[in-house]
Amino acid sequence: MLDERSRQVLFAVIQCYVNTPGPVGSRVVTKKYSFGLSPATIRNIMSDLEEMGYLTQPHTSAGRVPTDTGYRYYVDSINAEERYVNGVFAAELARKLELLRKDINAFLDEAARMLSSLSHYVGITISPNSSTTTLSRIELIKYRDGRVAVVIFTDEGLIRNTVIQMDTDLSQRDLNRITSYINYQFSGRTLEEVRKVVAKELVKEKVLCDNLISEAMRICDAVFSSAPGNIYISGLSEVLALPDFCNVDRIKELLKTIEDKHIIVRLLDKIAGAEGPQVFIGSENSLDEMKSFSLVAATYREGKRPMGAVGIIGPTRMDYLQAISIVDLTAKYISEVLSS
Amino acid sequence: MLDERSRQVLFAVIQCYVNTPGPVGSRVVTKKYSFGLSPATIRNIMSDLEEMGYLTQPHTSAGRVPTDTGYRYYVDSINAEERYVNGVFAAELARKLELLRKDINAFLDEAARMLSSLSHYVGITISPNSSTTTLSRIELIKYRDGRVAVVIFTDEGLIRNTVIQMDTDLSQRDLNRITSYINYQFSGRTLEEVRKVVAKELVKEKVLCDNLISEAMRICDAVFSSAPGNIYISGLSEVLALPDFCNVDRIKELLKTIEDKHIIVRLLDKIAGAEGPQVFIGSENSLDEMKSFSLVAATYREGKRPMGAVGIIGPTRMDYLQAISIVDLTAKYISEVLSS
DNA sequence: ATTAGCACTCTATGATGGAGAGTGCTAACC
DNA sequence: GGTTAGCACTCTCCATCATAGAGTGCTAAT
Repeated sequence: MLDERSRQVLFAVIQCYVNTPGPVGSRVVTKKYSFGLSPATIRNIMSDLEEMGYLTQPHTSAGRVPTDTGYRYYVDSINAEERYVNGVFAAELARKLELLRKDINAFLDEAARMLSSLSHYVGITISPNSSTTTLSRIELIKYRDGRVAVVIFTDEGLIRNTVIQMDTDLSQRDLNRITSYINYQFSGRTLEEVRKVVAKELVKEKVLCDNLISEAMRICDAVFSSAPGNIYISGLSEVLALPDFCNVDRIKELLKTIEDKHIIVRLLDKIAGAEGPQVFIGSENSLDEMKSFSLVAATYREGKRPMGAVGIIGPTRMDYLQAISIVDLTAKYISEVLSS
Repeated sequence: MLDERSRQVLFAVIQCYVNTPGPVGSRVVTKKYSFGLSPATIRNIMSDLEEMGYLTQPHTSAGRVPTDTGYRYYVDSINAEERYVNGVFAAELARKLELLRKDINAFLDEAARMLSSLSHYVGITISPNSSTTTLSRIELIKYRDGRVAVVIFTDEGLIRNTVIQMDTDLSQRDLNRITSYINYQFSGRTLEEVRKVVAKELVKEKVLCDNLISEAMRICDAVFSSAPGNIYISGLSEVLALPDFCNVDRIKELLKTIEDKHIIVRLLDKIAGAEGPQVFIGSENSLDEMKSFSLVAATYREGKRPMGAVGIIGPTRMDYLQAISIVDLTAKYISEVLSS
């Protein structure tokens, strides 16, 4: 439906626009790309592209700007083609992530920072959540004032600690027995499963005969009900350097969006399990807050199981090629580290 | 050195300016505050105040704006007087903090959020650091691939976990013995002390004869050398709503400052131990990045010992009275919760 | 010492008028 | 028939200019 020449012109306009913001004129296209055509011809083609919805004019007698649809066409095309990967990026990625094999939390924090510093957009990573992490072991440690510290180890290397307040004052010996019981019962199951089972048990046996099991269930209930799935965001000052954020309102818009971390989590949850990097361009985003931004994200896995996600948020005028490469690579590296 | 009337005029100008940005004229002062004086007289007084350095004119024939010195005078005065505390603030503070007695990390996170939502500036809290927290107990738990999970409990209710990579593969039994040893040696001492002692030991006995102690020292070295002292920042979108941040450069400036958390930590470390809320107005700040902002901060304590700090960052055009109240109250509440 | 009056200064605002960039159309060209 | 040169037209951007408005500083009167 789009002949080769029109495609080329569309891509040229997009590339021009991504490099330097501001409407792209026909003359510029002929100068930067040697189509062997005059500006007039390019104008005709661009006019056609506008009619088809790939380009738009901010006002009559201005150059053209890509629409979300235009970007989408572009992204779909480059998805099919071989992907451009800058060697320096890859090396830096590998180097930084290597340093952090031992601590997944610091790891994800650093990964977010890196995503943003490489892409110059906002970098985001979310840690594995309850439905994807499996319990390796739990430890209960008596603390003062009837409080108990609970440390959860997952098979993926995540450690989470919580302090809970007990009604009854348990001895460390009791706690040890409860620990054994919980580990025996739930080790190897996802946190989400544990939560569900516990909820069911609590309802079923309103008055639990065995006091120990009853306490165990209560502890699990308190600990596994919250699923905080950490999120790391970095690079705000990075995007502010972009000309796209020269007016204050857009900054506010972005800040509001990413300050409410739930929005981002919901966004990334949607792509959980999808194969390869996912791109959401402007209006394609289901969330209103994101309709003027683009999101490039990918899930990382341990083996086959999707664990969490990494992504980049930026203006729709984004270097998608680079963004996709960076996100894809990062996700793959994290998967590799997790699976090793 | 400043007669009562001049003082009143200065305060009037400051209050006008804080309420509505933009230079304050003599007419406005006479209208809003009934001094029983004509604009001309006020003008003379304001002229004097300018000469003394408390006010300044953006340009000839504009109204006056307070200088940092002016704010300083104002703040010092209200410090002496009885402090204005809004009852609603106090109640909300108490209510929110009450909910969080059990988990100090979530507590501080929430406190930062609250500081910002009450003050409409950026809220900041930092958790106790190595020099102020004392080790209650350490737990070592064997993990996969020769890694060991270290959980540190402090007397203040902080829990910190780290994973470290061991050269030699130790059994859980070995780890238990190391645990006992460390707890016996270091329980009750500040993390900073532990770090120092360990460093000394490691140098002194280059070849440690006792393998267990040697391992213990190595673990301690790895764990206590880093002092991450968490920092919680909240309310960026809050300050963007202020007219002070209508131009993009100021936003960038602020963002750069608070994105580099080390800056903030250094800033708050300086006030550690000071009695009551501390105010740093614009150029008074020792750090260049902060010279166009103001910081109001206070330390919170456990008993007598200073533990961490809470604060507010905003434009120099700040409602100092309110900011001081909020910060002071928050610090006091946290101290109370910690000490109970 | 205070105040009314007035000239002066500076900013903010809105109108005006090119300059520049780019389009769309038409007619000529290969 | 696709391509191109030429040209009129449109729209933005920018600088210039004039004016209104706010506020001061000074002087002379109270």
